[in-house]
This record gives sequence, structure tokens and C-alpha cells, in this order.
Amino acid sequence: MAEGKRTRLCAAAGSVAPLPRLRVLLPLPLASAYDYRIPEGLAVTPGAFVAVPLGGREVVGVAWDGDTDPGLPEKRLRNVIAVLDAPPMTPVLRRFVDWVAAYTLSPPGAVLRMAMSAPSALEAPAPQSGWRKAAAPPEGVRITPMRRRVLDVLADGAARAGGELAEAAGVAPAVLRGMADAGLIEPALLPRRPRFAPPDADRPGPELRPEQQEAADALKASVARRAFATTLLTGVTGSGKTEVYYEAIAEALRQGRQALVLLPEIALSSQWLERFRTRFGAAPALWHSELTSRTRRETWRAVAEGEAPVVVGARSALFLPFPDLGVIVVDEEHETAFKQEEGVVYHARDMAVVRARLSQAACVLVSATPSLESATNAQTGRYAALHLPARHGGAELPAVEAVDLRRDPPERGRFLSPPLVAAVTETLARGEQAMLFLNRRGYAPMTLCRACGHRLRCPNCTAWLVEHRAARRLQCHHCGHVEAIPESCPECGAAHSTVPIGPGVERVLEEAKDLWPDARLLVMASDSIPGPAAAAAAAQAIQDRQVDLIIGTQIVAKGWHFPHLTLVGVVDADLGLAGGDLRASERTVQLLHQVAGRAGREERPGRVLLQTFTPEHPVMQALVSNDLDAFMAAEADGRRPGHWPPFGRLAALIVSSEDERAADRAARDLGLAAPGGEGVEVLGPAPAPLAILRGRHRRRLLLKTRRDIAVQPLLEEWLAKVEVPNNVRVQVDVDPVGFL
DNA sequence: CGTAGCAGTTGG
DNA sequence: CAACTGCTACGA
Repeated sequence: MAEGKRTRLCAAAGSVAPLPRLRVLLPLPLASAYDYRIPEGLAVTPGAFVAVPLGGREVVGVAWDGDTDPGLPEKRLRNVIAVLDAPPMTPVLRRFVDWVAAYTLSPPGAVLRMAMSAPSALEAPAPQSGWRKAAAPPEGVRITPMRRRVLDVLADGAARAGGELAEAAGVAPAVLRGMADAGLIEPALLPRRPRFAPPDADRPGPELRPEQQEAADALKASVARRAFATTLLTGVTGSGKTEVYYEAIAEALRQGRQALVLLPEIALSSQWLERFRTRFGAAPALWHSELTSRTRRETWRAVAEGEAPVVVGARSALFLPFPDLGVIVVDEEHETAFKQEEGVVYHARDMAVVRARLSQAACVLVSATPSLESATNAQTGRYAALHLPARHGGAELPAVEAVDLRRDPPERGRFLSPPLVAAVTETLARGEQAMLFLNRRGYAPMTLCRACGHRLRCPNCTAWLVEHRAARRLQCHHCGHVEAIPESCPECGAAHSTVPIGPGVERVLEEAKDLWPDARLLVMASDSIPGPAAAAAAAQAIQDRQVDLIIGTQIVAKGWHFPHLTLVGVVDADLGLAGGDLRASERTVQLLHQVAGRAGREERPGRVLLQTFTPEHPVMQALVSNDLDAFMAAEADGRRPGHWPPFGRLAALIVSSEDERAADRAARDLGLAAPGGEGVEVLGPAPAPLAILRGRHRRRLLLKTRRDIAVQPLLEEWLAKVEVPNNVRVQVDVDPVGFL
């Protein structure tokens, strides 16, 4: 009712001359931008954050590019409510949002939402008030020692925040109140202080070796050009790639531009942050999903206002509002953690290249084990290539040996073979550290009933339940389902008949405790290292030699520097090779090479033992001979003829429904409507590798095209042809990695 | 993403 | 028959 009245009023007011229209993109998964009217007296610049009505509520969107819809009747339009006091979104970021949306086939608003991840940052920050020394303090007021200390802190005449002032003077906040009443101090607005101390580009860094200097100079030149270029920086683990790309960051700072560093696991980067502080004398701004809302707001605002010169973050940092980005570094560029699988499905490494291009910035991809995609781009000259061949300080690469489990099997019920046990024993006896790597959390990956052979499965997924003995639970690692370890078999009822099958890190820990009762052990897994603080503490304990033997999942493969670690044992080197995944071999080589790289980083040589049933497998051969280039070349030769990535394009459709038959029917219909023709191929439908996930039945189709054929128009046409019922969801994944 | 509006369900 | 729950369509 009230709504109708308001509309009439507006129509009457606008009947003289229609008000101008504005295209507004809202951070919601809508099909397109919406148009609004700009009321008289309101100035809206492109990119401005505006508050607009939507249904019964008020939403903040962005004044977007492109034409308003002239066919939209005047009476459907509503007025822009206000323009927010925040720096407008830059044209670069707007184009980036549109680009990502078009590439991933996501609604632009869904992408915009990632660029508006700190809603409160859009309100003008409330000016902070504090206290300063009174200009004219009254005579004859008693100055107690406590009051004296407060006045001493304020002696320079500057204003300070209450809490900070009380703490600095060592007095209770009530003292300040009293002093204010007595007229000794007076309220004052605090100057807005820079939220991040500026890193010092010209602070002398560590001495670079000649080949490092050469690479650093090349990167510096690339940044100084202020034009888009991508460089792939490779070099063995421990060769000092980080110090090299720090020089690219320093150059961006000298140019007055910002730098962004993407790390795959920002929670595990305490050592990285320490090195940054040493080089630049200040900490960078951090960005990841676990920031408190306050830090989030402050950081977002600081980035938008150009006050956060360097940001280190997870993939979501790509959508921060940098006014003038000079360089984007993607460290560990091969890591699959850069692929976002939920919501807007995108690969941060690839989108980093796009954002750099739109920003006229340099992009630096860094890895000891580059992805085949990046290596190929370097080879064809799309990317410049820089390589560091040797380790720091003459440290040798570790010697990698395969332990043939067919010849040297572990004892029954054990998982460590005699050669590995002997090597760990020797290492510990020398007072050095050892690490056992097994990419499996929990105690046992499967539980079996000894009486009937029943295997305990997740009720919601096609997956075994994993025993977590420490937590006394069975867990599904895909949906989070948790249940108690049953007393009796749920199938045949036999009591106490369940047996754990296979090892997880907890079980290796148990074996290690038995074998080396005096050793100090530490388990590093995502569930035992819950956050950045725990990760930093663990790293410190290892550096300080409070730990003799580390047992860890893939988190130990990240770029740690453990100077006293000389032996790495891979408990199950074959683990990642099962399943028909396109990139299984590549990923296994990358992961195991990274793990191996933790050993022997200082003067003592490192040694790596790979327990495997297939020592003749090309993956094991590549690791043992340390010839990853040859392996990657062979991998490329395998993919080229079939136009598999990176020699062709891939997009996956995941069809899912709680109703299995509906999923099947929709998948079949999609299969029948599949695009075809020269250089275009559709594989499937087939059950997805995780055929049931969170209670949804999943089918998968793969669209494969020649590299010169874009998948997006084909997908759009394809999806438009097929009507899928409401209880079926079709998810599009352009450039899928892994199996989903 | 929120929510209004509706259908279908439940309970006194 | 009202109160409630769950789903769908819609927003300019």
C-alpha cells in the first residue's frame, strides 16, 4: 500500500522530465545488472558504491558499465537511495569482475560479491576520538603520580586513544575520566594513522647469488616497464626463489604501485612472513577467509585507499580493490589449492594472469615443480622463463631412493619397511631430524568387519569412513559426517569384530612410538594444526630442535625451511596414482618432490626414501633420477595427441540431484544435446568419481575442445537447449582440475 | 542473497 | 481451520 503511494508520488514528480537511469550491479547471483533512477541532486560516478532498494530491503551495489535497458517501463524503476562514501570500484576491477563472470559462466553479481567481501568497509570509517593535553590546564589541580604519567605520555601534544593511553601510562581508564573532569586533558579527534607500516624497498636485503641477481634484475625490469607480462620463475626447492621475487615487489613499491602475493595456504606461512619482515622491515597486509570482521574491514579499506602497499593472501585476495597494482606473484603456482571449487569456480593462478593484464602489471608464477600448463606457456614463449639451478650455500639436493615394498615389505600389521626404519634410526642417532610423510589423515582409511567383510561407508557419500582413533570417531572426509566407532558390526552384528585397514598418520605415529620410544614426535595434519598460530608454533618447535621425528600429511610439503631435517620417508608413494585422473601423475611428482625438498636444506646432505610397490613407474623414476623435465616432457607427449590440457580445453558439467533417476535423466538429456563438430568432443555422462556426495547423486560430462575453440559459447548454447527439472543442479566447471 | 507468497502438512 | 514448514519465484 505504502509502496504504491510512493511510486505514484515519484511518477508525478518525474512526469516533467524523466530522471536519468543508472545501471547497478548487485552482489547477488542475478542474471544481469538492474536499472535505477538517479534522483535529482545525487552525483554518481562510474564504479561508485550505491545503496538501492531491492524488494523490501536496501542493498549496496556498484554503478556498473554498459547501457541501461530502455525497454524497462518507468514505473518499474526505483530511486537510488545514496552514494556511499568509499572509493569507487576501479575500471580495472569492474572489467575483471565481468571477465571472470564470462569465463566461468557465473552471474556477474556472484563475482561482484567476492569483490565486496567486506561490506562494512563501504561505510565511511567513524572518526576515532581520544585525549590530548588540555590547551589551558586549570591551576591548582592535584597532579598525582598516576596523572603525571598520563601527562608525560601526552607531553608531545598529540592525541591518543583512551585504551592505548591508559595502558602506556599504566593507569586505569577511570583515571582519564577524572582528569578530563578536572580539565587536565580534553577530547580530540585522532589523526587517521596509516594502517600498515610501509615496507622499505631499499632496505638492504640478503646478498643474492649471481644467478639470483640475474633473475631478480629481469623481474625488476619487467615490473619497471609498467606493462603486462607473465614470467615463470622456477628453481629447485631451496634455491632462493622467494628472495628473487621480493625484488620484483621492491620495484613495484619504488614505482609507487602495489604488490599482491598469492600463497596456497596462507595459514601455514609464518616462515614466509618472517622472511618478508626481514627483507622489508615491515609486515605485509594479510588477506584470507579467517580474518575477523574488523581486520577485514580495515584491510579492505586500506587496500582501496592505497595504504596497503603489499598484500599477501589466499586466492580471494585477487578481488581486493587495489588502485594500482604493479605486480602479482603466485607462489607455488602448481598448487591445486588455487582452484576454487565452490560457488564461482575459478583458478586463482589463471585469473591472476588476467588481473595483471587488465592492470598493466607484471605477473610472476613461481614453483619448483611448475604445472604443465605454465611450463608449456613458458616453452611456447607466452611466458618469459627464469630458472635457478642450484640450492643456497652449495647445499645439495637430497638423494632420492625407492624402497621396493615387494622386496622389503614391512612386518605384518606395520607400514614402515626395514630400510626406512633403519634410516630413521640412524638419522635420529646422529641427532638429526627425520620426517615421515603420508597424505592421509586419521588412523585408518577404512574399517572392515572381520566376521562378514562389511566395510563402513559414509551414509551421504561414496566414501569409506576414516577412523580417527584420537577423537574416537569415524569420519567422512568429504561431507563431515561423524559417528562413533561401533561396538558391533552394523551388518552382521558380530561384537568387536571391526579392524582398521591401511594406515593414516595417527597409525604411523603409533608405530613410530613403538619403534623409537625416546624420540620426540610431532604430527602435522590439518586437524592437528588448526590455525596459523599452531602452524607457527609447530614450525618453531622443529627449528628449535624440540622435535626429532615429524609425521605429517601434505601440509608438511609446503615451503617450510627446517634446517636440521635430513631424512624424509614417504610411507606410501603410490597413494596419489590410483584413479583415472588426468593429472594424477603430475600431481604426485609435484607433491613428492616438494616433500623431498624439505630434506637437507643446510650443510648436511638430505636423503629421501620412497616406499612403493612400483619403483619402475615413471613417477618414481622421475623422482629418483631427479629429472622432472624429462617426466614433464613425457607427460606433455601423452596429452598432446588427444588435445588434453594444456593442448586443448576442458569443461566439466556436474549434474547432481538427491533423486538418482532425475540425475540420470538430466545427464542423459544433456548427453543427447551435446555439441559436436570438428575439434569438439563430449565424454560421458558417467558417474562422477564421487558418485554420491552429501546425499546427492552425481553424473559428469566432459566437454573437450581444440585449444583454438572457446568452450563458453558452446556451453551456453548447450545448456540453453536442455531443460533440467528443479531438483537437478547443473554445475559448470571451466578448466577442471582434479576429479571433484 | 532475502523474503514474500503459496502449497502442502500437522495438530488441537 | 489455523499455525507451521518448505519451496519457488522474484527483485529494477
